[in-house]
Amino acid sequence: MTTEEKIFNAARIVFQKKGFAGARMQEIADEAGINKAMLHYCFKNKQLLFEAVFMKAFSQLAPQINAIFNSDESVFEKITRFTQSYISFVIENPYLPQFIIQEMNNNPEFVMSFLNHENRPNPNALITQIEREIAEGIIIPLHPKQLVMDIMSMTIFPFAAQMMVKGILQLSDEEFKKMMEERKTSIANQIINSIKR
Amino acid sequence: MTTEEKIFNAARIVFQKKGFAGARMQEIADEAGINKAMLHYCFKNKQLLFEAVFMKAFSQLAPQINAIFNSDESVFEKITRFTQSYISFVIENPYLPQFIIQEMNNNPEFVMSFLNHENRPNPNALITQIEREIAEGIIIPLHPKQLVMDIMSMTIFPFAAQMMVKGILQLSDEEFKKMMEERKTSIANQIINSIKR
DNA sequence: GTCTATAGCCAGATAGAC
DNA sequence: GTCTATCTGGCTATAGAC
Repeated sequence: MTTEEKIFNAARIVFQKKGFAGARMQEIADEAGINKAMLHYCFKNKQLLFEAVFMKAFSQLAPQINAIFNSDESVFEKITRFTQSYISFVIENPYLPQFIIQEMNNNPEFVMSFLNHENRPNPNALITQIEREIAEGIIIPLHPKQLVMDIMSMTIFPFAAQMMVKGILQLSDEEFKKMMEERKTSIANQIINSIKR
Repeated sequence: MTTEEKIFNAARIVFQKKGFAGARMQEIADEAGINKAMLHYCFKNKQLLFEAVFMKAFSQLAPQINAIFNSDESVFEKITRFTQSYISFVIENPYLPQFIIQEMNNNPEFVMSFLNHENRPNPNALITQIEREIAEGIIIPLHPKQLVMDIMSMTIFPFAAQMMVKGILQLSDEEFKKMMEERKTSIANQIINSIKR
């Protein structure tokens, strides 16, 4: 592993845990097992290091999501595949959703730059398809964006609010993970069940 | 309004927008229209000011939630009332969910102190009731905690991930608010529909 | 490329006048 | 109680040796 990779991975861990404002360059250096000066040598400054981490996070997630959104499957199949593959991915990267959400809320300017990114998650094809399947009588009448919001909510929220959820529902790490495994299939079933004609 | 109240309200605004690490005492002072030294005079230091804001946020939310969770209504009625009143409250305080979630994730020690707080949201009575209604054949068989997680997800997520949701679904502030108004009733209908026998 | 040492700045906190 | 001025520490960033 190159020094640059060691720094990048350390930065990913620290930024995802503490956020941009809470992260310390020293902590990243310690995590990487190298000197603080190297961070600046490799990535110029904190902001650029952060942007590299943030954009990488996005470019890991967005293509998978878009591949599902833009495939030629039915809406029901897309819902099933999205929840399944999103949860599988995020179980391996449990800090990712909270990280992305937090930084988008704290730095609204960032939202704009990400909106223009070609790799942004784009549900437009799915939304059009939902309208079509409603017209065809496959799905009951509803607002397509509400449905997309429901799918995202059920899938992403437990990870985004992980600490709060564990606290309120009194879940151990193992119990939480077991519930998420179960949700890989249960969410899609429930949503499909409530929208199919 | 007393000086202390002016500071507290300013702190609420700045902390909720920037988080603990991102907030600046100077910005809070400016927002309150008073001098930075007064913050320390009134609240000793940043940490204590933050804790006051955080605990106040919780003690606004938790009692309402618990009142619903512990009432003698049916599960369906509780779901209806919870979603309705939670969304109504949060529309007036749109930064609150993200604030609470972010700080609980960034400061896991905080989670513990909040868990012991008498005012913490406690869904135990609701969970027992769900088990009973399953046994009585009112609700289809499911894991009660999954149902509670579904309710929280559908209700809280759009606010917690507000910027991301607006970005991905391309929603203006007005469109977002309109969708949330609609969700006051649609979420409960959908959930009840998918779990009733 | 990798380190040590340090510059320079900024934010939290305090001293002290009024 | 409210202000101005200032201290102190910590953090980003750089200079410079090797």
